[in-house]
Amino acid sequence: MEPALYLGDNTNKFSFLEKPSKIPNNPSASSTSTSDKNIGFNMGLDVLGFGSQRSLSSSSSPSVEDEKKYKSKLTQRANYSDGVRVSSSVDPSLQLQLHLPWIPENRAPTVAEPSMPVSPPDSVTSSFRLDFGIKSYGYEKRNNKRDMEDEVEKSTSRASNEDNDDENGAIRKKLRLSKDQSAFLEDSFKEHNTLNPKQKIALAKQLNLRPRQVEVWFQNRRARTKLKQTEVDCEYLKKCCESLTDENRRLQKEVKELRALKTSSPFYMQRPATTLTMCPSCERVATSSSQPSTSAAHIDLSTSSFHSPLIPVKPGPAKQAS
DNA sequence: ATGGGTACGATTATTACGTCA
DNA sequence: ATTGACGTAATAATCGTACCC
Repeated sequence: MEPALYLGDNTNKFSFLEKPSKIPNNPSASSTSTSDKNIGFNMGLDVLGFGSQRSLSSSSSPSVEDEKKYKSKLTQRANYSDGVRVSSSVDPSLQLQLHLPWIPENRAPTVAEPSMPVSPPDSVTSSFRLDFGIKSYGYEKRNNKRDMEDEVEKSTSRASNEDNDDENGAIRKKLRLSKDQSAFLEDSFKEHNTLNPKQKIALAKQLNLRPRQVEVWFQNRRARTKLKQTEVDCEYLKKCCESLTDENRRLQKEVKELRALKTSSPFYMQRPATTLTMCPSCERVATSSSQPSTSAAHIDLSTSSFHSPLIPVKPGPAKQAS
């Protein structure tokens, strides 16, 4: 698909895009395209997930070797985390000019993970006594390997728990983490949003939970973060789209005016068919035709030249064939 | 090739809370 | 003011799958 376009004013048109952000770039891509047929606006976007922080931040970790191993694993996996980024077909200069959020330095505001609500309101009612309700989380199916493993591991955390005799057959109720537990997990999550096995076990011991529960909590926490970030990204792209739409309208109007000028001016009448082009960097409209003398000449006769490949601007309403 | 470990997405089930009659 | 039904949001947990070692 040919990138149809326009584009605009690099003078703070997208002031909202200037918020600092820290979403890491993500190389993998799936393609989603947003277009507005009414106005001939066509924006190619690749929507990926928010690109997990996969913060490899060091932690008060076990052995250096373990940590290394784990980090390498995370790095290897990092290629399929999500994020939003521009399609590779989009000219880099455009990306730069537009302050597109998926460019690392121009990224949309990242969900402030650490500042997210520390504990769910629900947790108010729970307390550490629930730690010992471990036997009861309301899911009957639990015969997978992980739970088997946990059965072994949790014996430690249950050591102090007297009411686990009736475990078999008892319907498990869903655990609600206490405020303190949630807060602790949140703190931990701020430091590193993934856990290596030793960290997991240590955390579980500290909180008197099973390692599996800690693991699940982290998984869910990452999912929540991602969801939040996706919402933020969506909102951001919506604004971006609106802004580009406005810009496109403005440019279409400009093109219309120029065409009117062209038809009314004898000077233009004598020229061969001309294609209007726009410099994506300086955003000036230029005419280009088979005659070298007129190509790459800015309408305003300024001396600057185009900085990057020109993107043709179709006269009239853009009917972009994809 | 295979198994173990982990992450993720999608989904389910439970809990807490708000609203309303 | 109280209460029970109902809807909803949050979230703990499960399942299936993909990936790496």
